Amino acid sequence: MGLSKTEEFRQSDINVARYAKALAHPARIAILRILVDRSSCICGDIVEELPLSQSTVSQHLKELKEAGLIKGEIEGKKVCYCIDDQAWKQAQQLIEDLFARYKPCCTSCC
Amino acid sequence: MGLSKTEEFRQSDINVARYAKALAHPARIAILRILVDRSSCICGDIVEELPLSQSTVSQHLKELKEAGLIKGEIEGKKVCYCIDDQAWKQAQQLIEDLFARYKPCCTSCC
DNA sequence: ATTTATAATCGTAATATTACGATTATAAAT
DNA sequence: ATTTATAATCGTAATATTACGATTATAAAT
Repeated sequence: MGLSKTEEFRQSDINVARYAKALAHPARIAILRILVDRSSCICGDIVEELPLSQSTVSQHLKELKEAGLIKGEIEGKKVCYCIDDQAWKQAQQLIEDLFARYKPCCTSCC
Repeated sequence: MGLSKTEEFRQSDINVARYAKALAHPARIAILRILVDRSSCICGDIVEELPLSQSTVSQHLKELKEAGLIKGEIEGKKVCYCIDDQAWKQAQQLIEDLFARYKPCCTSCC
C-alpha cells in the first residue's frame, strides 16, 4: 500500500472512513444487527448465526471492538457482546451528516 | 482471502457493506464532500484538492462509480463528476436504518 | 486434579486495497 | 498534422483483509 497517507486528510474524514470500514463486511453488519436486536449477546450465539468459523467471527468481533462500536464483557467462560452507545452515536452522527449534506439540485448532473 | 462467502449473507447486509466499503477511505469521503458541496466537479479539480497522485485519485473515483455513488460525464477532454441521486439515497436509507434500529436500553451492557 | 467448554490468538494462504509512475486514448488547440 | 491537456488504464510494490485450522488460556464442571 505504498504509504498510508492517512495523516494528510481531515480528521473528520478519517473518522468517517474508519467507522465505514468497520461496517464494510456483511458479517459485521450481521453481527451488529444481532446485537442491536437483542441488546446483548453471548459470543457463541453470534458464531452460530453466521456461516463462518469461530476464529473468523472472533476476528470480526475484534475489528468491531477496535472501531469502538461494540464492547465485550467476560462472564465466566463466556463473553457477552453489546453495542457501545457512545461510539454508535458518534458513527451515526458522522455518517448521517455526510449523507444529509447532499441537496439534490434542480439541474441534473454536470 | 480464502473464499469470499459473501453469498451466504442477507442481501441487505451485503448492500450495506458494499456502500460502507465505498466510504471506507478518507480520500473517498473527501471526494464525496467536494461533490456534495459543489454539486458537480471537474476531475482535475478533485485531483488538486487531494494529497494523492492523479492515478490514485482516478482509482478512488472508479470505486465510487462502481459502488454507484457517483457518476461521471465526459465534457470534451475533461470529465465532470457528481453524486448519483438514486444510489446516494439508497445508501443513506440502508445505513441510517441500521443505526436507527438501535435503542439504548435502560440496563447497561450485558 | 482432570476434563470440558468457550473464545482469543497464532500461523498461514489467498486475495484485495492503496499508491504511484509510465503509458495510453481522446479531444482541443495550434 | 502536431502538440498539448486531461483522465483512464497498466504494471508493480507494499500492505491489509478475509478465512480457517490448530493451539492456547481461562473458567466451570466433574
